[in-house]
Amino acid sequence: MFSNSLRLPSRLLSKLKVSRGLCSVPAPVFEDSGDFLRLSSNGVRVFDLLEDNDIPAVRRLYNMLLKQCTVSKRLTQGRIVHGHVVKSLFCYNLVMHNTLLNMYAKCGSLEEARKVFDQMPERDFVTWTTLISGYSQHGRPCDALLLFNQMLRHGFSPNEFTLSSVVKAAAAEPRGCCGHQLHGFCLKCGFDLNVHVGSSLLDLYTRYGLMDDAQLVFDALESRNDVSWNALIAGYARRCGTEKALELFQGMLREGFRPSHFSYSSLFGACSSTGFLEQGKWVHAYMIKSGEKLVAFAGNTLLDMYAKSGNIHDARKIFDRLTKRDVVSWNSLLTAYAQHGFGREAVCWFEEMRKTGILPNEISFLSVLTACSHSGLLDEGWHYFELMKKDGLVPKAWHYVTIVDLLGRAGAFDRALRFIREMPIEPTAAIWKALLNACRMHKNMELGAYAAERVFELDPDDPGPHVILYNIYASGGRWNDAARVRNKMKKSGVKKEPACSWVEIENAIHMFVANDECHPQREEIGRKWEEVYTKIKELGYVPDTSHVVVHVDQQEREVNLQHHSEKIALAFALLNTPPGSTIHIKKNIRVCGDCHSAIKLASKAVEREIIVRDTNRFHHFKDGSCSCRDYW
DNA sequence: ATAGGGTTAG
Repeated sequence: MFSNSLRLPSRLLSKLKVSRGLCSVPAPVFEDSGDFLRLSSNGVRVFDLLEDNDIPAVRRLYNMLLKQCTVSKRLTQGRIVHGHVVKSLFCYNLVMHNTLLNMYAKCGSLEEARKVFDQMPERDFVTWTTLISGYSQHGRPCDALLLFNQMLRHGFSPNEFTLSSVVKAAAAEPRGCCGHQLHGFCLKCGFDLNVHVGSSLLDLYTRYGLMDDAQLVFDALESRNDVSWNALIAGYARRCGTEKALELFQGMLREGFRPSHFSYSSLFGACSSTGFLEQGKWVHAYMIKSGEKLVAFAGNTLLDMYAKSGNIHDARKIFDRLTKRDVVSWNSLLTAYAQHGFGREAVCWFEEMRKTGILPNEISFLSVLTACSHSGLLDEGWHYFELMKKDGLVPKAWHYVTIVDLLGRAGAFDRALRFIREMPIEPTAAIWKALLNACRMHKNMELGAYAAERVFELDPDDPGPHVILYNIYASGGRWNDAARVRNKMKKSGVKKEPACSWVEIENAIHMFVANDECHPQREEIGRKWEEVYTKIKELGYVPDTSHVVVHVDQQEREVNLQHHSEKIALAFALLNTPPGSTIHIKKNIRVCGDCHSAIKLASKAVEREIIVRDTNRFHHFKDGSCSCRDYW
């Protein structure tokens, strides 16, 4: 009947190895027909082994098949093997059940894993560890910690495998706050110096902001590997410790460890969030030199880094060079175009993405919607909002915010209000902030005051809306109302965040605040701005004093305005960069309206391209106009 | 048989 079957003596079976590489794992072969079991792996068949009556070999084969399913995450095939294991009860043993449990856990089917666990006639510490790690790896830290508790109560001792999973779970569960206790427990068990346990411990400490504790764990490790280095680098990267992260990166290189996508991804993210573009470029150069391919994980962060530092063209280049693109790559590109106000490009690339067969997710839609609202593409934005629902995605609060923004910016206030009334969620502070901002653009005082009141109810501590309402009143000449807003701020203790701007020149970041009196180059900077000021006045610049939130007379207002941090930063950059080069300025809050008009004209007067990043977008100033077309 | 580190939006 099975004359074609290849009969292999069972001693050969021990030579079969499951490859751990993700792609090189062969799929188990299933020839399940009738009552006969012909499951095979690499040519060895269960049937043949059964004929040999070689039960240990059958067990080994089942284990191997399950392992293949686990590594290649083939849940469906794993279930079939499970069925066979159940049928041949005579070859049951604990190891095989642990393997089975692990197959379900690693494939992310934790309900099935739990069922296997609950029905197991006997369990050992590996059984518990397997399920704990399953929960820990699949975003269910609470279940992992709960199970760990039960494991201890049942009298099982955890090993280093258990503890690294448990610590990982604790790091993901901030309510737990059991970091130090767990560390003590690991120490008591004698596993605190193990690389795996130690790496997750130091990761936990960095997530709680306890950097010194993390460093201590790192220094005490009995051996280091790339993972422990990466955990520490990522920790500093997350907490804006870019210099320290870069220092660690060099330490890693000095000690001969090869950086991986984990290291690069963390470093690019760190450089991006703290504006260390030059250092980021250096790391990028190192990555190229070491022959590392540009794969999605590190590449996406790199793309984001260039985009966030204002270099949209470099960001695009990275996208083109990615060896493989995932949803995040596309989203990062869309986000980049959205933030730079390139609405048309974002829409084009969104369409391209759909054509390529990549399924847009919530973030893709959020990006394309943001792009539409920033560019005034009202119909397109509305179209994508509808499309999103048709695609079966449920819009979240931020999607609603973007639509309010879209309608509000376009001046469609009736539609915006109706939309807010009819949407299925309670309006959040962000919804009213979006409407308030639209009222500022269109100088709609009545609705602006109403929206501001709603914001004050929902988020009373944010100084931004107070300042916007002040500006709405001031620009309409209603100084009494403006003064009332200012007094309200004073009374409730809401402080306007001090504005600052900064520029990165040759590896150094130069920061400026308004009326900066202590900068070494302040006189030169002052003279430079005078020079620019004279030129832009000739081009028609009229100071707009409604942006000064202090109570002083007109003369003083005009003087004040010229000392805004973005103007000082621009003058400084003009002094310290080669003629004709692009100037990048960053700001911690929205660009002031007056500075926006001044910089527009300055870009023409000094013949420079000037890119300013504020809290929510980029402005590309060139030849007297801005990429936002004053639509911001 | 069981383990640790990384990305996009707001």
